[in-house]
Amino acid sequence: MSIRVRFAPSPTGALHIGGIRTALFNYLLAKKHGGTFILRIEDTDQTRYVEGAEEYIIEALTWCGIAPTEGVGFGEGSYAPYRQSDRFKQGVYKKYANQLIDKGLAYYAFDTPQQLEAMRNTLQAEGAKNQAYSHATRTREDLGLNNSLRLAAEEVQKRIASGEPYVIRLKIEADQIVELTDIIRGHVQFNTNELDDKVLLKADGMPTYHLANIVDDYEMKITHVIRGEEWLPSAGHHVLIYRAFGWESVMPQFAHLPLILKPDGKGKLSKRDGAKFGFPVFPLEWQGAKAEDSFAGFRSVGFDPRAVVNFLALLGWNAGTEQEIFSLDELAEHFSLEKIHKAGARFDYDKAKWFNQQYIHATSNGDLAAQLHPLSMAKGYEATTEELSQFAGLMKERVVFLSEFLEKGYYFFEDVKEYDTANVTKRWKPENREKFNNLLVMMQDLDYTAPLSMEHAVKEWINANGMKMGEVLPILRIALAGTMQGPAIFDMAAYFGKDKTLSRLKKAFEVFDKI
RNA sequence: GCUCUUGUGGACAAAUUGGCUAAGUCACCACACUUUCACUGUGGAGAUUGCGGGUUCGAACCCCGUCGAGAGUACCA
Repeated sequence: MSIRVRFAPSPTGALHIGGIRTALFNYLLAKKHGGTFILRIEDTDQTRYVEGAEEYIIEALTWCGIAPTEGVGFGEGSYAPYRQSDRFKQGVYKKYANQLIDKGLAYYAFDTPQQLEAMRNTLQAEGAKNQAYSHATRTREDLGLNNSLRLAAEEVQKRIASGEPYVIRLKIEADQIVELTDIIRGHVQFNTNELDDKVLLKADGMPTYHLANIVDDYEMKITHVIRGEEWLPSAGHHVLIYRAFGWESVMPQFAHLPLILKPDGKGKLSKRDGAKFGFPVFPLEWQGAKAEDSFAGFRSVGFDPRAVVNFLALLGWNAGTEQEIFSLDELAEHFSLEKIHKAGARFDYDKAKWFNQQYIHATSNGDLAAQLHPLSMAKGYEATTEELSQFAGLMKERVVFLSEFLEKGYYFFEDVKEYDTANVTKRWKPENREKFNNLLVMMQDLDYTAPLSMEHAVKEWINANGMKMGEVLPILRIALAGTMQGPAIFDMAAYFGKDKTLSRLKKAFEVFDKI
């Protein structure tokens, strides 16, 4: 049987990085087995719908290179539509909910929020273990709940006919053990006495997650449900719903992923943690209605999507080998749900940066130049592709993000803005000024296409003139770049060429005189 | 509170499922290379596998207890 998986986010805002990881694991399983990966949009809560969220999800998956094979935004396959609000319009959920009513496995409930509140208060006052709408409470006379289990059939029909709002709840029997085998966690079980009668169809006619999810997974012939650990407590309900429909034999296999935790390990990573800890928790930047709802993304910070994917893949999973760097193809090849870890994985931003650095190192100078080009244009630099390529080669081992190339290496494209005066004062001695003048003269005759021979020549000159390396080399470095950090001196000189190198040195020496 | 889940160096984690001295990566420290920074390489420090019992010739792994952490507890997903 061909594997069919889905990623089913809710369009309530920017999709956070944990969602991307869930999507990635779905993608990897499908890719490994040549299966189908579906994007389904779960927009059954109209009050939480956020404009642009759906587009964001589509763009984020695309940017990460883990585009679904079918689904909203990715072509309609044979199970369209893939948006639950569209499926709702076709009446699918109501049809199935009614099936359960007919079988006597679900029932109508007319209780208002106020009545539910009153029920909870009563139960709490009694010291009940939980305050759920359940087998223990649904027909209790003193609670007076208005559902079709307690009310006469006629009364129920009358209420429905009069247009009174109602929900449909799953009728869960007492004293049963619901078992399921989770691929990651193994055997998990629940006692139905602890489970509440979940609402299946809301008063507005829309399904809840529980109903919609199962109906759609069934209709779309989903074979594996890979989702976050937060769903584990309701997995028992889900098994019961499959059973109620008579679909247990075709029920998908479950794999509940470990949570992604905050860097301090206290709680799951949330969207506010980005601002709190100073790193992105979203794939893409997001402009919310308010400033506090706007976030930076891995993309806007300068991450390579391949690094993000690689980092995410290793949050809760590893191949069991020493390999750390994986292409998407390699991930798919090695991936298996069984190797996913059970405990929550902490979000380690340093590790994320390390991955990005690795990917920058591994990217060719030409490719880096192409990526640098628009950034360089934006800064008003008129660098050629050839220059950018050479520049990338000199800087790539010194940066973590693409954006750092032009920040740390600005002096390749404009004049030095600031000299490291502390180091200049330490090494720039007036009595050596004459010798530096001579050095400038000597450097007129160097071959600026051959950094190695330049280096030899200058070092020879240093020896011949009774100077120390430490008196000269750092001075040249600061004169050319303004800072002690950066590429090899003669590589920079070769990049600049004779005229620019000499004029920079000359100008810098004059500045040094005044420091 | 109740239900479910989880616990291996600072972080991520491996351990052929009960079998040598508990891998490796990130971070940290030192050295080498660069008379810069970084990269790279070499080395180092850091763990009585949450804790306490038990079973066993032998336990990270099985059993009991205990503590911590997280998630869920909505007509949200």
